[in-house]
Amino acid sequence: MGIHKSAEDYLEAILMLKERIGQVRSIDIVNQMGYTKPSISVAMKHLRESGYIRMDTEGYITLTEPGRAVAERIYARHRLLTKYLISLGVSDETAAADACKIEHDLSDETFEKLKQHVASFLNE
Amino acid sequence: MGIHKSAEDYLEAILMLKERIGQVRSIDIVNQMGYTKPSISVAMKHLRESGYIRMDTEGYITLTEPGRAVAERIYARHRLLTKYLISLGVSDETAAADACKIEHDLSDETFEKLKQHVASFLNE
DNA sequence: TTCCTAAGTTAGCACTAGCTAACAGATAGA
DNA sequence: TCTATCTGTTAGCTAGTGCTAACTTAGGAA
Repeated sequence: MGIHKSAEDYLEAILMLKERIGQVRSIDIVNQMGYTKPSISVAMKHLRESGYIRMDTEGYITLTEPGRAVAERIYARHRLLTKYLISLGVSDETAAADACKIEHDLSDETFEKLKQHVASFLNE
Repeated sequence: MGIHKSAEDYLEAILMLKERIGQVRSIDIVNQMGYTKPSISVAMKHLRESGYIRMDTEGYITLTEPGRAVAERIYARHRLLTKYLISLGVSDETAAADACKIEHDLSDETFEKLKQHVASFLNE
């Protein structure tokens, strides 16, 4: 069926937290994303059952290979879009918020073209 | 609660059909969007009850003032995004498909900045 | 008239994605 | 030890958005 938007968001958040604080538990995702504990708990269960993450006995989360691939893909889009929108004069907060939503919908083709454009555009 | 993405899509489709074929009925939206008749029928009922459209006794649909405002807003985003992506070298089909998804998530701020950028970018 | 088709509707289902309520287990402090 | 807090879970609810099945109604053709 393909991966859901929400799953992409959770995996991206895990990756971002990993980079920022090293170890990631469900409660960190709760604080990061603003959803409730039960919502995150259930979402992590689904990600576990789908093979995107693993959890050790203490609740620490690691991305599996497929999970990391999804997370990196979305995170790359997020960073590119945010940087690009800011370069257009959009405020930091709006740029990040819009990037969060758009990142799921960008096709590979559009992402590549946009990357090329940003590279030449920012180097003028 | 604000207007839903699906409602934005339906209103946009009605506006596009209006421009293309003049008069619009539910069945035209079915053919345009690829959803089933019952889905469109229920959606039109909601749009009616929310005051976004009117339907005469023969089933012909007109946008109300609020409905037209929503439709124009989304359609403007759609056209700008499509044009812009194509100018980046994205294929027509992918550009249109991506625009369809992204158009709902663009903030007013980003839309304005993108509009300015496209204007100067395409006039170089 | 009878029958077929087109257009529209209602009822009920499934899936995504969040929520609250309630509870279990571990840890730390009085 | 007793209690409070922190983390995590399960159960059940709600809303959005699409679907199929089954029906009505109007028009046109045989």
